[in-house]
Amino acid sequence: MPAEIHTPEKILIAARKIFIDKGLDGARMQDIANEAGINKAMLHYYFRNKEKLFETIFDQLANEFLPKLFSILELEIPLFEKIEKFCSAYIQQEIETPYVPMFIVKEINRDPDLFLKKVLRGRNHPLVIAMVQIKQEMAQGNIKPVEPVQLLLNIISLCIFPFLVQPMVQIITGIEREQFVKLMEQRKVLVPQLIIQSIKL
Amino acid sequence: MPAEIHTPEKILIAARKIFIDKGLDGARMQDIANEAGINKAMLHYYFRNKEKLFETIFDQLANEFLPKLFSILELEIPLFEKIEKFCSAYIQQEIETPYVPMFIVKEINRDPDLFLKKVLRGRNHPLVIAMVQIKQEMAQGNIKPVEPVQLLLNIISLCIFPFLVQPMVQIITGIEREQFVKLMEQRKVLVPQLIIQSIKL
DNA sequence: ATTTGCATTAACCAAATGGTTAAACCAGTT
DNA sequence: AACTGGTTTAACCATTTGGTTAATGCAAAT
Repeated sequence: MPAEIHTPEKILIAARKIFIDKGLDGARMQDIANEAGINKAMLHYYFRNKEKLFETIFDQLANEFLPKLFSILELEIPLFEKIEKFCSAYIQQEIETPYVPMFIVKEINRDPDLFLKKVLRGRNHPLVIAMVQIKQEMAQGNIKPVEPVQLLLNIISLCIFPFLVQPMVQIITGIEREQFVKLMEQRKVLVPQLIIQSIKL
Repeated sequence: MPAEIHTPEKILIAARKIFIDKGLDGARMQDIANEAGINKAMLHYYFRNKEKLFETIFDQLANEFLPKLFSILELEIPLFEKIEKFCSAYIQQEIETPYVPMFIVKEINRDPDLFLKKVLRGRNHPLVIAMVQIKQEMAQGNIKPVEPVQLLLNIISLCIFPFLVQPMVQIITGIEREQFVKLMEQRKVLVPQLIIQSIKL
């Protein structure tokens, strides 16, 4: 009667953890089965093979992580406000699922074209839309002249990178996860400030 | 008589390529042997086993990449000048060996403690030294009050991250490696500007 | 020419690993 | 009670993979 967790769901949960932890190559089907507390054959029964299972996890992660952010980029709001919203949402998202950025960056490097195809599904890339908006604002003289690519690279770098080196940051500064999160919360404000200051007239 | 490439060197060159390309788990000893054009047994003859070979490559990469940057952090020069030198050298380094940052970030996440031990070899971490300098400049009222960790995170994020997503950047913007390098050259100036502007009074 | 000792190779081995299968389990149906 | 269908398991299989070994090559020393 209570929300029982059925086998396919158990598998997904376990697979997500193991794949994120060890990557596609490092993950063992047996590890996933153990983590899920089921027989290894079940993995193949429900997901055919390792590749398919990985693909399923990838789709899941990409689709729970990226759409919210993309939708912000597509909003029709002033640039500065958009930057604030985007950074804040991005960082919040990473706080909630801190392992996803590393997973995504690894995937980008494993097969960039495939990654884009999976993530975009034919749509125009939201980043391209953002670049257009930046150019417009520049043409209207609302912001300093900058290379749009550079601006976007700056924003995204400042949002993502700290999470990619989180373990290192914690060791060097001697802080715990909890305090690391506080640092990142601060960045929700710091990063937009830094960026906006660099382009406002 | 000419600079012949002997077997151990051939192995190192091949192993570096394969490990960087596929990671520790994805790399096959046979791949490395093929790439080097030698018998697989040679790998074990000279480097004992996969782990040791990987470790050797790791040490090589870390030691040709990091020392220069660390030495800049330890220079006794004004903060702004240090930031300029550091970013410029960092980005230049990455232009020359674009695969290394990804390799290092992966390693950081594989085993953060081991990574630090290997890289620091007992010394004080240069980043800690930099943090002290930032605090001093702040106390002397030379720069705006900022969290030193945040400042360092900003600098490093802006220098490294674009290289981690290079394939993606190239696809989205439709540029070639050559033009990507030009973008990064620009950043040698852009990044210090952005950072310094954010802390100068 | 023979010996010596490192370098190299082909063949081999054991363990790990992704994947399969045949049988058992178990709820609901007839 | 027997049947039916999806589910689960233990045992098994073929291949891959890291690693070993015994034999061979080969250059320098004797």
